[in-house]
Amino acid sequence: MANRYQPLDALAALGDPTRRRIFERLLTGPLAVHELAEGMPVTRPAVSQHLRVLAEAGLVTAHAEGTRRVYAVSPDGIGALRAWMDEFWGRALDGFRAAAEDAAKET
Amino acid sequence: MANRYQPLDALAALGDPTRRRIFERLLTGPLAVHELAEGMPVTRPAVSQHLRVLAEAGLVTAHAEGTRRVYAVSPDGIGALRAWMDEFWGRALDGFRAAAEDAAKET
DNA sequence: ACCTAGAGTAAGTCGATACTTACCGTTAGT
DNA sequence: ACTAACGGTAAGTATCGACTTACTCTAGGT
Repeated sequence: MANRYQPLDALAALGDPTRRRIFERLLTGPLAVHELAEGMPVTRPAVSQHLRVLAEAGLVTAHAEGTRRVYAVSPDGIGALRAWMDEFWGRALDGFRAAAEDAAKET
Repeated sequence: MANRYQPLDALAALGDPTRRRIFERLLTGPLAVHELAEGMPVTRPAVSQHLRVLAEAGLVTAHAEGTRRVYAVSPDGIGALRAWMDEFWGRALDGFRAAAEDAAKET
């Protein structure tokens, strides 16, 4: 039951602003938990909990480094999310086209 | 204060599974509210409320048609979301590269 | 050995939000 | 005009989830 994440989880995970902020900070490079918590408006345990969600969504990975746990972005999660998105985008255009034709019919 | 939506709103909006399901059904073409509510596990007012959120996020548009309100997907929302995503994707790759170099340094 | 730092987990709280039912306005058909 | 269909809104509830403090565990330094 390790990497059982879908793009949906990533979507929900990035829906939260705090989580998005954490993730964005990780985009600049790997960081330990207490480093991440530094500039945040929330406490370190809160950050830990968010990181857990992000990890379950496949958006970040962690590895131990002494007593520190260093988190880094994982391309897997957003990769899947982006792929899903592209397909979505295509279907959205189709849907929009259908809507346009539907509207044209009304004239 | 009409179209003041950012990709962030769209992310949060699509985070909810019910809302995602509504949106996905709209991808097949425009639908009236009661038609949307048909196959849903929730009541029509709930669908209405979700549609409001989706509209505020710029993901759908509505137009009156008699007493019915027909909703359709709007490319604006996901367009912006997709653009944001692509930029994110690029930065994620950079971040991942930074993480990899960081890991290489540890050897 | 001991203490400190780093971080995950438990338990509890509080606000947001996804739902419900009830109601009201509007449009169309007869 | 009357009625029915459609759908948004109000008000209330209840669940979820973001956050806190307190704790426990592990790894390193001295």
